[in-house]
Amino acid sequence: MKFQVPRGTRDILPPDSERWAFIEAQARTILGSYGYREVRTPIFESTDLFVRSVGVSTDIVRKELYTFDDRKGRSLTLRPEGTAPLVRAYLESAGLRQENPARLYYLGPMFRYERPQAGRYRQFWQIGAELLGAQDPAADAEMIDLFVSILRAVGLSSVKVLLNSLGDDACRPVYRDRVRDYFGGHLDQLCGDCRERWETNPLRILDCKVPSCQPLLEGAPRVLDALCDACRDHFAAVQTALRALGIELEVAPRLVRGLDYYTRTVFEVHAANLGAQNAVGGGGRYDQLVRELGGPQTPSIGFSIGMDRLVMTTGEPLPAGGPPAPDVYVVAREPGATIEALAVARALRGVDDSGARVPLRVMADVQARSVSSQMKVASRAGAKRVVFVPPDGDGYAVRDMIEGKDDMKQPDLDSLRSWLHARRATTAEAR
RNA sequence: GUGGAUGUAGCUCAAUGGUAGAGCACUGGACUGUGGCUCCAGUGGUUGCGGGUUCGAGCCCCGUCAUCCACCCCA
Repeated sequence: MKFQVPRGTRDILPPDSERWAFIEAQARTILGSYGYREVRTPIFESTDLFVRSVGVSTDIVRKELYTFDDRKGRSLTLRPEGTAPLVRAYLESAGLRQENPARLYYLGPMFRYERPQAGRYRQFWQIGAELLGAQDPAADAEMIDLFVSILRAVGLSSVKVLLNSLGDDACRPVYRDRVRDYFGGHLDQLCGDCRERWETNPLRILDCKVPSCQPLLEGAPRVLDALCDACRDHFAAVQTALRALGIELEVAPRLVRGLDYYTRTVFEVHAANLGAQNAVGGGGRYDQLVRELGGPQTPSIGFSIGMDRLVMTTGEPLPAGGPPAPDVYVVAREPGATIEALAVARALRGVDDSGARVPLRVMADVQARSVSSQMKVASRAGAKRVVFVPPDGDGYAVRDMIEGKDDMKQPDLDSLRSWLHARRATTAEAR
């Protein structure tokens, strides 16, 4: 094989592509039902945007960016996440900023240079929503509720919602210093990664999974104990709201996320069948990000769901995927009738019709095969009926492929099409 | 970025270092004017790629690419 997809990327082929389309459609429907509207941003942005928002000390910025210079020497980066671009678009658009709050979503590929694995790709898809300009705990609740609703809409109900608070400008720096002080006395007991984290981002030490670090973590100061009154109240209110909405959650005091811009509420949703990974998505509040990117103080919250993982974890509950079964397969009864069969198929679809009705799904042979072969193809494609062309003296012969018997002949194309539409409606064959 | 496993037909898998096969799928045909069952036949592979050892390599050795698993991290 001379060419192959680049490492960590893949083609999404039928029938998987049909499952993807189904999940996308479900997600869009739910997002729309909550009043969220789509924003499509470029797939690359100025490198600075990500460095400034995601954070210099994060893995994403330090080793996972796809960065390149364009012909004028501008440093550009394939987006590793969707929040920063969306906030950038929000700040550029006076129209969007008039929404108060703004409910927006995005859906598309993201890029991170990582070692591929099941559920982890270099190009992966995210569905994300952002609620900009709302500070109330109700906003946090709506976000998480929306997240869970999307999962339910695609048949995923057994998930675990992990919730934590990281504090705000008032209490996080204090807590951060306490953590640094705590570990500072025991640097020799930490793993190499954690010693580096101690320099750059001490909070990440709390999330370390190396066994040798665990004993030390036990005694570390807890974020939730260090929250200021405002953050403590906010966190409590979010939990109360979620319980009122009937959403089960689990407080995870050591949940820290991979992006630096989060404040207060952070959450992650875990599910099964994801290989070594376990998160289908996550998100959090970012009350300072908009201002840090040059906008007004705009408390906001958002999440992103990994499409790839959503598809992996949902498995069978979805429609198996596959080409939609044709309502009709037009069979050319004689070798010379192939083109006529195409014309009949076209007429039955109603291409030149007023367009008021949902078109019939009609296929016809394009290889001048034998009647027997065409019937086999029609049968395998799941066609509900076969129409034979050309018509004989009595009209168009029709065979019901499901019942296994011939229907009544139809005198001409117009009555044939009407008859087929009527059959579809009354027998609820339409999907 | 670190460590380990794997790579043969569209799919699932065979082949003591000695001519690359099976089942399913696919294509055509026979039999019901007109499918499903059955039967017959056929297409399909430089064994991921590139070197090396050997009279001879799918098999042994080296490299490389890719996937999978664990770590890391997250989506």
